[in-house]
Amino acid sequence: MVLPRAARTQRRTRIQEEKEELILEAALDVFATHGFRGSTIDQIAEVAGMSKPNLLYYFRTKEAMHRALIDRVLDNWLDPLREFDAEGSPVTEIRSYIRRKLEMARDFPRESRLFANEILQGAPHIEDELKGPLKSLVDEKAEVIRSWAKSGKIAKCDPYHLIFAIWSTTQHYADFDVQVRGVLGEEHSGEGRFEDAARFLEQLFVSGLEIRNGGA
Amino acid sequence: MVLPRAARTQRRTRIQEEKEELILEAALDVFATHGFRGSTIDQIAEVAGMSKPNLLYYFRTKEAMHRALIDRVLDNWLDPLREFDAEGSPVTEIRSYIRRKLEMARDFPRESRLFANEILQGAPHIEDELKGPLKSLVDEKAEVIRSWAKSGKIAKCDPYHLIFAIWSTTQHYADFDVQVRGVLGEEHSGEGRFEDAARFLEQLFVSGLEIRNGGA
DNA sequence: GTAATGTTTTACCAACCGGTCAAATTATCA
DNA sequence: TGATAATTTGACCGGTTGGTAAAACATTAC
Repeated sequence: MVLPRAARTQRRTRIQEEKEELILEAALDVFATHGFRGSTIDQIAEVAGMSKPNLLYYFRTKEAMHRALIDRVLDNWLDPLREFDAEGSPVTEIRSYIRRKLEMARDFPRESRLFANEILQGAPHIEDELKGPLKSLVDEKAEVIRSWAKSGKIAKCDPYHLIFAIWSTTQHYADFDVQVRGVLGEEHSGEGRFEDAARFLEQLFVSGLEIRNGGA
Repeated sequence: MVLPRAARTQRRTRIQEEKEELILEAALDVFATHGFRGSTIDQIAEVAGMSKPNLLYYFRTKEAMHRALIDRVLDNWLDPLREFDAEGSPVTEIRSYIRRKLEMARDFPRESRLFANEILQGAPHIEDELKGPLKSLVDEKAEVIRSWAKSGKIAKCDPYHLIFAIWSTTQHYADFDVQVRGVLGEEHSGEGRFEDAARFLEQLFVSGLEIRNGGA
């Protein structure tokens, strides 16, 4: 049989599992650094250590590879926000959300860059996800934050822009890594920068959202 | 004479000025949305409304166009940070730095995306600028912030990460515009979102950097 | 006006791109 | 083992890419 993968309905082989894994790993490397249009199948094939037709045996088109990658990564990417707990203490929740996002920036920078590239270039492949599942999740969590503000647990603030601020500050360390290292210089480009960032951001957001006595 | 522009040492004609302007404008459009590798000369030529060879008469290669664009935009991009004044009041300076950066995100989103694409993809064309002029400027301003913290005018914090936080939160509204609009929904995607963002970010940074009475 | 220079276009090229095909090779399992 | 299905490969295709050559056309300087 030479039916392409998408047409096969039955169980997947061991080889299929392994090779698809291998390909997506290589594709993540390439798509994350060059964006969809800037990436070539040959390049992914080379990174994956297989021939181009072989790669196309598992994913029929470049778009199919990208799609599969997005689908697999998006869920994990949103996990930290899902864990955001309405019942917890606001300060603790925000603090640990920041921490989790920073850990992801440190441990999965390619995944972050994959989305950054995609969104930067107008999100042509994930617009539906943005306006659907992502928006819903954010709406839900924004409501939680709003209720915290209303009941006087944190300062009044726009919950959406708070979430944007946490996203941008944390993902900055993955997406703009080259710039961060360039500015900090060789001597401060060890993993310690993530600790420094965590300290700074926790201070900024926690005391920035505290209710002040004489505040307006 | 058919000598390419780079070899011409003398005065530039009116046509040259106009056409180079036109080309760079089109190139900004294209490079900002697709990144260097994802952009094609044909595409830029089409946006500029001229033929490809005509375009290549003014800029001999795709890289030359990109280079010229980066050089022209980088300076303006750093202006807000340069205006950051050591003699001013910390709160005022930080507040107006945020405001200026947000205005640039609103008024010059393509310029922001041009750099975002470049840095995301490893800054292959501007690494020198990052480690040279940019680093120097940031070092200088970081020293100012450090002195403010030392003399008790603002809370103690890592000045580099403060600058990163201001960059990321403000540029987010240019670079991730599609996501911001997707999440906010049609009804909140007017220009008002920049006002909301300004209000939120000023509150966050100003009260986040205030000296607290009972603070650690 | 006309000669020199500056600008634009048409036609083109070699390399690369995403993708196909058929044949060769390897794994699976009765 | 051998038949059958799964995997891999080399050769190839039409379209696109960055870039060139040379001639046609426009502008300027005298």
